[in-house]
Amino acid sequence: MEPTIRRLPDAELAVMQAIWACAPPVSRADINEILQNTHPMALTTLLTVLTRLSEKGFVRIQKEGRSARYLPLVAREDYLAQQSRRFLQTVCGGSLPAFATALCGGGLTKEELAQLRALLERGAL
Amino acid sequence: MEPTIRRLPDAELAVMQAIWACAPPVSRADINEILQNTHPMALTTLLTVLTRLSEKGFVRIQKEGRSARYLPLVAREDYLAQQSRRFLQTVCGGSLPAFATALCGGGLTKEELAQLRALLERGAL
DNA sequence: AGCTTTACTCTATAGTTGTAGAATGTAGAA
DNA sequence: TTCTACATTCTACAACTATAGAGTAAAGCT
Repeated sequence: MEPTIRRLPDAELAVMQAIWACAPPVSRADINEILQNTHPMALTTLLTVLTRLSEKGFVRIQKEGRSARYLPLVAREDYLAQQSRRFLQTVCGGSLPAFATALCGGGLTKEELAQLRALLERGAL
Repeated sequence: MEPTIRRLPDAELAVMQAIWACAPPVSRADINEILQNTHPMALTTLLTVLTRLSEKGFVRIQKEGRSARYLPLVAREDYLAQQSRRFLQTVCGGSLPAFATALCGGGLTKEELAQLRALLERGAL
């Protein structure tokens, strides 16, 4: 049983998303660029968040002279799987029908629903 | 466009779940009973959380002499729908495939997946 | 060598969250 | 009416989160 992956606060999650979106190891500049579109923050703020992510074991900071590279220690898929489970448990109270209702009843558009159904069909094979 | 429903912190969500699980208006005793199984807390803590939920517009506190009754102002379905959307956006980065992969690849068991597919089929009709 | 730029670390602060003891108010018992 | 339970509000505080300015170290230019 793998240790539970803790839920990240919004700012840290945004940074992780940026890291996951690149091929590792990622430079601070790359991260910052992506964040412009999702969660802009001052450079020092970004560095602070990266330090916290490192303390939490989510990224490894690889010093390279002047600058540094960052590489994810937690895989995106693993985090997503954990958080999906968590969402089902805590938000939907563990009820799949509630989860489905949430998705159908406003959570997703008709198109998205159809797409999701197709993806699930395929994935379940 | 309805105003976005903010994501509740864990303790507050646990209390809301308890409230949603009962027929309104709910007594503090009812809430506390349910919480025993999910998120036990001292009575004063519960009251504090209820006050915060009231301030956030999630519940209305109905004074009734000595005690009080609590009624949800946000429907469970609405909250779930909002948070599903939010989950897709922030955690899955808006990617349905990522969402589906998360569900298939560890988020849910095979049985749960089959059940979810069935529910989605039905709901989408 | 001194200056400038760049990249990171330290320090700081305000707001949020989890938790609960102290204080207060009130209804019913004696 | 005084006491006793019980319900709620006040106050408190530590941990966590979001944010970023001030300081520091090193690379490279002149």
